[in-house]
Parts: sequence; structure tokens; C-alpha cells
Amino acid sequence: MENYLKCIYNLYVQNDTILLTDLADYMNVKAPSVNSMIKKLAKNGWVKYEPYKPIKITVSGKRRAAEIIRKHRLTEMFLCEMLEFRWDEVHHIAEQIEHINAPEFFERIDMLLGYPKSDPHGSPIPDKYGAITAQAYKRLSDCAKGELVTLKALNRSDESLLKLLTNKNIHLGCTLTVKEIEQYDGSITLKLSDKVYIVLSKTVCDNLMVL
Amino acid sequence: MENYLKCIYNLYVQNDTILLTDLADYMNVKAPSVNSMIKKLAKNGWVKYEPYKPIKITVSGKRRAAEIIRKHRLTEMFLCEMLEFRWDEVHHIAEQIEHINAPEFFERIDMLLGYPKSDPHGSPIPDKYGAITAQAYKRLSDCAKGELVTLKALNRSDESLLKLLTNKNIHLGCTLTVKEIEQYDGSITLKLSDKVYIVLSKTVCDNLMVL
DNA sequence: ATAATAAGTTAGACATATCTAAAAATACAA
DNA sequence: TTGTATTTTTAGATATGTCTAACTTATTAT
Repeated sequence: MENYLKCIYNLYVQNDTILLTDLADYMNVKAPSVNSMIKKLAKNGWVKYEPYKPIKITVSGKRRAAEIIRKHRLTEMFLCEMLEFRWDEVHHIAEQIEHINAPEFFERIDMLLGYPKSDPHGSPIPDKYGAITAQAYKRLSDCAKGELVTLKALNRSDESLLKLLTNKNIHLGCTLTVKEIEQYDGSITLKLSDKVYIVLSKTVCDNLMVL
Repeated sequence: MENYLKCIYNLYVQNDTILLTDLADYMNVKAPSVNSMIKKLAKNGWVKYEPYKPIKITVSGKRRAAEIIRKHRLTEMFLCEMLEFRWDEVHHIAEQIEHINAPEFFERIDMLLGYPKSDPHGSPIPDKYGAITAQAYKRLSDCAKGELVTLKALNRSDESLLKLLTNKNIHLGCTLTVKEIEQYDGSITLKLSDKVYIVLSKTVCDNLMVL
């Protein structure tokens, strides 16, 4: 149920209402599984369910989801900061630890890390009441030629995207200047540092959030 | 299955062969549950099962159990040393974290802690190959009047025992002098420090391992 | 407006882990 | 040695979460 709620929340951030099928795809599960689980989530008051209607997460559902996301992101931060894992290694470990039921454990981790506001991929860490500070970032792919921006966060951080960025020496906080935007496919040429120019596809740039 | 194997190992340490009923009691589960799980463990080669015979753990079962116990004890140590939990708070959190499947995670924790040899209750931490260094401790209840000993480990560390010891200011490494042994019930009067004398029941002393 | 397509639901199967109740095997003791 | 008590096993139920196949409802496009 925690996994369902977390995924529902992730999809909700992109789009207010959620199609059962999309959730099924997102979770690598078949539609009937989602259908039956949604009814259970609805019984707990975490989603609103009406037959044949799209799924809507409730206020209490968001709060519950934020708890899990908080645990996930605090864990990722802990893994990077204290155990020196790379940002592309932490997700699958955090996926497991996020389900640990021990509030004091995460409180201590939070304290030890100095109450971080975002995780190693720049995603905000909800506070312990479930409140998330909105981020005002924009997509790199929406920037104009000539703009100088700082990489603040990643939109969806697949392991393969993280590896690609690491290979090109791109990390959170680095500055990027938009040098060229290709009309044909939206790929962007960026200046990374003095003599370092790189080209990123539109797909990649869609996932880089900058300011 | 991990929980079964861990419990089987714990009972095996006390007694080479294990009665199904004892395991059921130990795990707060009924006999038929154990019976069916034992067959699964046997299929994995972790225990030897013959109908109506007591359960025997195999070499590979011990190795597998040691992995889990290693994760449990490393976690307990991490919780005490890095997150400053008390020794009576760590068990229920470690019970959950021991099932995390991420060898690198525990390797890093181990490194961060400086490769500890025992957990906060003095129990040995198996190395990553499952080898456990035997401890040559004896029971406090087996000591003679006049002996001066150091508390090295606890036998079974229930939360209530830990709290009792904490209240009496007894911790690992503290020195104890056996002042009096009561014939009637085996309770022992101990000198803790200059003017501090305490009385512990035989039941408590059975669980205090000293050297 | 209706046919085709997509989305959602139901029914029934399977796997896991648990239980109770009852039967079978073993151990113990008079 | 035979009856009683204990231990173990089997059979069948329940709960959870998954699946496939078939059916129903909704959407879309001509």
C-alpha cells in the first residue's frame, strides 16, 4: 500500500487525476491489481474512488505519501552524505529503507544530516508534517539561447540518466550556458566550463531543472 | 524465511537439535506454520528435515543465518554509535533493517563503525563470510564468592532486562565483585563501585556474561 | 450516431503465510 | 506393555497481493 500511495503521489504531481492504467504501467503491475488495491486505499481515505472514474489522491493521502517520500529522500541523502554512495546508487536501497517503521530512526538521520531541504537529486524533502516547499525551477529545455543557469534538480532520476550526467561531469549546482538550440530535435549545446562544450538531447534537458 | 532461519540459529546455539514446538513458541507462531516453513527451508538446503525428527540446521543454513545476524548486529551498533540510541531501543529497529537486501549498505556501515567485533549487547558480529569468533565468557551466576569480573555480554537481551540494568547503572565493561551468594534462591550481592552494592536475582545473573 | 478502441471491472486461479481442528506418530510412565 | 500425554503432520480455512481471461463502460473518430 505504501508503494501504491507513493506512486500515486508521484503521478499526481505531474497530473491532478490519475488513470488506473497509467498507475499500473508506472508500477509494473496489471490493471486488476491496481483496481483492487485502489479500493483498499479508498477505504483508508487516501484516495477518492468512484467506478470508472480516474483516481484522485486525498489530503490525508498526500500527507501519508509525503511521510514515505520523506523517508525515501532522507535515506538517499544519508547514503550519499554519510556512507558516500554515488547519486546513481542510492535509489534501490532507499526503496527498501523507506518502508521501515521507526519514526525516531528517521528523526535522528534528519538531525545528523542537519535537516536537509532536498535529496541528492535536488528533490525536496517533505518536513515531518508532510509539507513540501515548492520549487520554482524551470526545465533546461525551456531556456533560451544565451541563458546562464544553475542545475538545481532532476525531474525523474533514472539510473541511466544519472550515469549519463556523471559521465559528462554534470552535477547539481554546476552552471550551464545555453549556446545553441537545434531546431530539428531540440538538442542543446551547453558550455560547462572554460573550454568544455557538451550536447544534450531534448529528452535529457526535459529532466534537468534549473534556475 | 529469514526470520525462521535466524530463530533456528538462535536456538541451535543453545541446543544442537531443535523441536518444532520450541521454534513455534520462540517465534509466536503455531506448529503447522513452522512445519510448512521448515519444508521450504529444507528445499533451500538450510535445514535437514525428516518427518517427526527434530530440526537440524545445515552448514549453508548457518552461513545464511549469520548473514542476517550480521546485518542485525551491525545495525544495532550503528544505531547506538552513530545515531545515539540507547541499547534498549535498538532491537526493534534492527529487526526491520536486517532484512534490507543491499550488501554494499552494510559494508559501508561496517567500515564507518571501524569493523566492530561485537554489538551493543556484547554479542559477536559475524564477519562477511559468516564466521563468528567464539566468546569464552562465563555466566555471572557461575562465579564464586569473592571473584572480580568484567561484564562482557548479555545472553538474551530483552528490553526489560536492559532497562533493569540501565536503572542499576550496569553497562558493558563495568567491573563487578561477587560479595554474597544466597543459598536459598541464588540471588547475588555485587559490589559495583566504592560504596555501591546491588542485589541481582539468579535469573538476571544467568544472562550476564563475564570474564 | 455508431463502430472501433481504450479503460476499467469482475471472476476465478495461484502463491505465500498464517490459523484451527483433527489425525497420526512418538515418547513416557505406570 | 499399554495407555496417556506430547509432538508432529495433514486438511481445510482465511487473508494478502498478484495474475489471466472475459466482460462492461467510456472515449474517440469517422
